[in-house]
Amino acid sequence: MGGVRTALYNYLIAKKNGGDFILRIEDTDSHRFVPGAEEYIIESLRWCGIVPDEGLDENGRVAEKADERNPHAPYRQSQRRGIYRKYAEQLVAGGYAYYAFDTAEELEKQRAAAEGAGQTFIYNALTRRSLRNSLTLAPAEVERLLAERTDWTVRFRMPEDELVQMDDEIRGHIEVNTSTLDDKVLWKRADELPTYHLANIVDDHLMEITDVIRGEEWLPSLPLHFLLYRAFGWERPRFAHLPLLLKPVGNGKLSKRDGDKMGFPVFPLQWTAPDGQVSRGYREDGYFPDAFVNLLAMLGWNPGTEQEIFSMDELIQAFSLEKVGKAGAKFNPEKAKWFNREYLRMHSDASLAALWMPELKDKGVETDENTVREIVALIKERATFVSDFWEIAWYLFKAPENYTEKDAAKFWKAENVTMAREALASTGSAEEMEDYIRAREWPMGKVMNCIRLALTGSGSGLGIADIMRFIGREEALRRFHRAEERLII
RNA sequence: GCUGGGUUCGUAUAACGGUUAGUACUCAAGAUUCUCAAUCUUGCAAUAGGAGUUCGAUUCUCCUACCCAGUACCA
Repeated sequence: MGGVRTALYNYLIAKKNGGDFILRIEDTDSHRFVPGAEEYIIESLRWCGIVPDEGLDENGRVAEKADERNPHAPYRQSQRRGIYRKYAEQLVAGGYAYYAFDTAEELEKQRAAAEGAGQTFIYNALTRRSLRNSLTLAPAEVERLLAERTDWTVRFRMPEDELVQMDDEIRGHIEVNTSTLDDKVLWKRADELPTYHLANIVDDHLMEITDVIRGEEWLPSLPLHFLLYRAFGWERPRFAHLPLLLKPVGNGKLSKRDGDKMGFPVFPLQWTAPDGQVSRGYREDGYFPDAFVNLLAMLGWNPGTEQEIFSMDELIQAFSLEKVGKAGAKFNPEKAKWFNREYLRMHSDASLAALWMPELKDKGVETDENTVREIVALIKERATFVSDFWEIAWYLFKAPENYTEKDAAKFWKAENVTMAREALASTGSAEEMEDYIRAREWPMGKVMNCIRLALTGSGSGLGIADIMRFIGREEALRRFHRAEERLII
């Protein structure tokens, strides 16, 4: 959800300003490759109606070859690996970065030692002096290690004591002293791949990105990114850091487990993890994509008016980063359902009937689309999802097999049954029946509920007139006799 | 721990120095009805705490508390 919301806000800003929304796959961590994840992202965006202007080829796959539509291809960073090394070396040459020869084990040892002393090891201006890198080693030694070893990295040379002044579109002015920051790894010789920080800045520059809108978890690396742009001498984009999506109860970021635990999806589409774990999706749960987009848009943003229902076009019109909040937004599953209810009501009876038909066919119901449409008109206000329809209206298609005990005890009483039997038998329609009951000053509620029990098996549901219109007088009589046979007074 | 960010009804949020602090979801009550749902009406419910600036602070400043994020050769 969080990822889709970030994509949505990016998309809205791009469209509002007449810009392009670009899809780029940041897969520079070869150890974390997840099969199917890329396809999942593309399918999710498509379901939401978020269409990338750039990044996908004519088959809807991540573009690998440049053409008019995709001038910056390839869009997968793992396929762009060739271009990053020279930028890393450009930084080294300019004195903004250096080669580091520390092994993972050595660094681990340093961290453990620091932790033992109750401190945190930071690779920075202070500690780098006593570590093995191109700043401390003789040039000849550096050349030798560069040539002989394949496990070195390029690290950013964080300035020692400088106040970085930053601006965020949502948070305003932010200042951080570089002495609290560390020398981040930018490029790894081992897999000849950059880390996120380098790849992101290089690609944003190459792809002419003007606006970076991402989650708040990136705020701590903003100073690094500012410094990186400065080191390259590039104009930097605008930055906006979105508040996090929080779990409905308790504290912390919304996670997969919350959804499973509390009965709501956290994924746009159903997702099967590599270990076989299945996470439910909004699509599979019966949410309309525009309802999902709408509820996501309202999580952290507001239009400044009292309007809550927005189409994608309306969102594009109304959206602005100024109205994005700063605090994390707790997700409220109840409100999510309310959005879907609103969208369900906005759908035409015909389109809802079409969505329901497959389930009816599955259930072996023989009916025509016209009838289904009329039924939908009757029940849509009572439903949140199309999947609620059957539960609400099944008795229009088949007779009840059993009767709710509590309701039977309440309504199936001798005097009621006698009146109901007579009213039903002596009249031709529900309207006539009502007149009949009224004329005799019989208790309308008791008689009607008695009939309802026979027709639906319970004491709640649609109006008797509506039910009888669909099942017909004959079927109503049949069900009533059946109830008389089966129910003890 | 350190660094950064955040804090208005239970939840999402409005009020960009002056309001009886508004709206929506949820919840409760009433109306309506043949029941239930829907609908309509009403109600419950908040500026984290403390200083300061000001004629006046939800709004500006500082302190405290609490929450979140980051602190990887992950993104």
